[in-house]
Amino acid sequence: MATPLMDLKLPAPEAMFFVCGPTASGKSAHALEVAREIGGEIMNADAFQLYRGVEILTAAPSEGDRAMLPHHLYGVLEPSEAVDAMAYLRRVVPVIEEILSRGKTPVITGGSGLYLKFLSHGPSPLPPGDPALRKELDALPLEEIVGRLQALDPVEAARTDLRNRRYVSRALEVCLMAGVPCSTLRDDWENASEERAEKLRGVFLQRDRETLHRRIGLRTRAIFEGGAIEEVRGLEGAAAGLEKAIGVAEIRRLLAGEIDRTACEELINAATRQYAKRQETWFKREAWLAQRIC
RNA sequence: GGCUCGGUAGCUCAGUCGGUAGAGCAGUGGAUUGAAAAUUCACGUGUCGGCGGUUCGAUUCCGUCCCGAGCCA
Repeated sequence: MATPLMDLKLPAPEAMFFVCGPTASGKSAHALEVAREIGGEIMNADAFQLYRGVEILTAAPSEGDRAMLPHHLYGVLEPSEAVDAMAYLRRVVPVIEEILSRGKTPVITGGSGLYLKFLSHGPSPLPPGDPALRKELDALPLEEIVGRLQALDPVEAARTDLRNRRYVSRALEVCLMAGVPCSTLRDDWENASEERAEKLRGVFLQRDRETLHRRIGLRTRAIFEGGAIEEVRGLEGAAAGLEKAIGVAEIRRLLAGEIDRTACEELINAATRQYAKRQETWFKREAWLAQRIC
């Protein structure tokens, strides 16, 4: 496995168990069941449940659940801290090693596809994002960054969605920071991650749309009853990433008196439904996950 | 009871000087390796409220009825 990561050695793929699925599919409950059966401990793989202070908004595991078995990496980041998939990986790997050293199995639970994939397949050897460079690139017109990417790395440009500014910008960023074409770095990784994927184990929880939508509605109701409004009120100075959590913008509008509670809930429901659909699309491609229809 | 607006896609509405209609949102499907709860692409047939009338042809004009909002009694 050629993962040029210096200090970071990935856990063996067969040593972990993954419980994936869209939001509100019942991952936490299922993960607990699995963990109890196989002697496991719960490991968070949700980008937003990583944060402290938004446990209710993000529907993080309850105190009751957490009392049953050890839960790891929930509420460990300050709202002001930024994360990305690699930062998550650096954080999660030592904890997984520690769990394994005690003879337990980490049950990786969460819906953040990209984060999960860094852990399951390993990270590509690309340079990290540079906020200053991103700011600079964000100020340029799309055609310009497309042109620059096409000039520096035509191979990558050809397989990038050139209408998606985020991806164009990232590919260009990699070229500029690495000093070599992004495409060559990416190809190395794709080959390396193939073998690893064959040994992965996990399930994908699937529910029919109607049920999932109903559960999302219940979940939204529950976060309000649990105190999500207070959490959002206390979110001053949060990292830009955390600001993007579903519910933050909507509840801010509620607090500003722009919309009423019913409208706010419906906006959050819609955003959550759309997110769940994107997750389903993502996990469908992860062929190694055994599909489990609830 | 009288008058005035409205009734068009699941929702909010545009439009057709008469040739059976299109936006936003919702929804569905896709993409995805350091922003990912992010970002992004594709997909639009519905008795144009009902019934009559005029017309070659009505969602559009006329009549009438039903429903909603407002104003006057």
